[in-house]
Amino acid sequence: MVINGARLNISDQHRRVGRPRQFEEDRVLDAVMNIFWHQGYEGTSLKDLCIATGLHKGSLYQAFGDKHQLFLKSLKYYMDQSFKDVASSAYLHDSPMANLRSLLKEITANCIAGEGCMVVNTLVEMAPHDPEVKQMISQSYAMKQRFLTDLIDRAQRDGEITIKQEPDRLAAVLMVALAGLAATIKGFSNTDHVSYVLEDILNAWV
Amino acid sequence: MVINGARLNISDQHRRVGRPRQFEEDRVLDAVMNIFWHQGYEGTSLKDLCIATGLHKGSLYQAFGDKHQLFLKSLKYYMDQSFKDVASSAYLHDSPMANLRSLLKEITANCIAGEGCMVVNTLVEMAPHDPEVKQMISQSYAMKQRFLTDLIDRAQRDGEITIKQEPDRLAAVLMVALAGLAATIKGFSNTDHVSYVLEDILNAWV
DNA sequence: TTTATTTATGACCATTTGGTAATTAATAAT
DNA sequence: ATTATTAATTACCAAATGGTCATAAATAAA
Repeated sequence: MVINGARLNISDQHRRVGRPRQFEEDRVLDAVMNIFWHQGYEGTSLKDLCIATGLHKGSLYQAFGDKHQLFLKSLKYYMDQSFKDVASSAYLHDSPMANLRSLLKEITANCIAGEGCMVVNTLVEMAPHDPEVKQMISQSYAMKQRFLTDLIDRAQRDGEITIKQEPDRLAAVLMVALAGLAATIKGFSNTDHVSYVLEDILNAWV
Repeated sequence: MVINGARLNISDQHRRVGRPRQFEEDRVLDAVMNIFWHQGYEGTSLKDLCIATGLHKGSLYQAFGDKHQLFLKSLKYYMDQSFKDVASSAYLHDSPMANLRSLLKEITANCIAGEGCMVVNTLVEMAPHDPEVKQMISQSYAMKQRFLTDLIDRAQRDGEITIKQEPDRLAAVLMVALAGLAATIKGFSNTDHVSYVLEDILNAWV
């Protein structure tokens, strides 16, 4: 009746009672993510976040919780975004090996363009002493490794990868190499030396 | 004469005029290094350093300069120590490949034991916005890569590595994999998955 | 129009931060 | 014994930190 009618309105226009938000949550998360990504958690102050988002810290707290919660949300946002951006490169071709190559090429390019990877940064800075971070990362790590394992397994069955080694161990090699890429990139202005590494690893497997 | 006699005393017992130091510089650097290593630069406060060293901050400043200078000195200390600890593993055998294997095995073991590598941590946290750090690291990076290139080159000439690829590109693969190892380790309580990575890379080359 | 509810703003706060300076203590040179 | 020099200790400081709270503003419901 009246109650149901009211509820319909809520889902209709996302209008809630009270003063409406003056910012888009995702736009703010994007800005926050970028700051944490390039400055790290300890290297970022609330002031930095306020400047980057244009919000006052009171608003940040009300909307996202304290600095740590805000960080976790921006990390989640990064993980979702970056996986979406990259995963499609693994479905372009018919051959598993070609898909693997284009996936790794895309990740490498993104990594260079973004001057590193927020997950690797966070892994290094926070994982050892932050259980929540550790769990988030190892979950996404396992998912990505399964993704690679599956591709490798199919490439082996098709005879595109000839090396005799378990697919999940080969996937572990790629995962480690990708993390190394993200770390190494941060020390070089010229990234030529390092951009062939994933190719070279794959080339040793054919 | 008298002046020369005095100078001899100085080099004799390291005695300088004024109140003598009550700490060994290396012992302090070791403690500082350990804190920075496991907490990062921004994650470490002067208070942390004072507690770890038993010194007051006035003494730290007088002896080593400000926080940043102290960090650079502890990083240098880490680099020297860790290279010394590890390099000898590359001269145990006659075969270059056996030396390469034992070197990588030793580095892997050290990396696991130390829960990561201070250089990789620093690379990720500071290199992009700290020119001094960047230069120190890329210098030691180049040196280590030459070290590996040399081993690989000899292993290729001896026919122990059969893959056809430039030695310095293979060395780049190892460098990236080692950095990745140091980063990845920080996310896992169980390091089994990751301890075979360097072996598996080498095995693909034979 | 009034009220309830949510958001935005700015003032406020205790604590911590990196860093300095004055004072005291210990040694070598005179 | 006195003096110069260096180190250890303590007190001190301004600025920044993460975080809270009271108030004002904007909207929906009554």
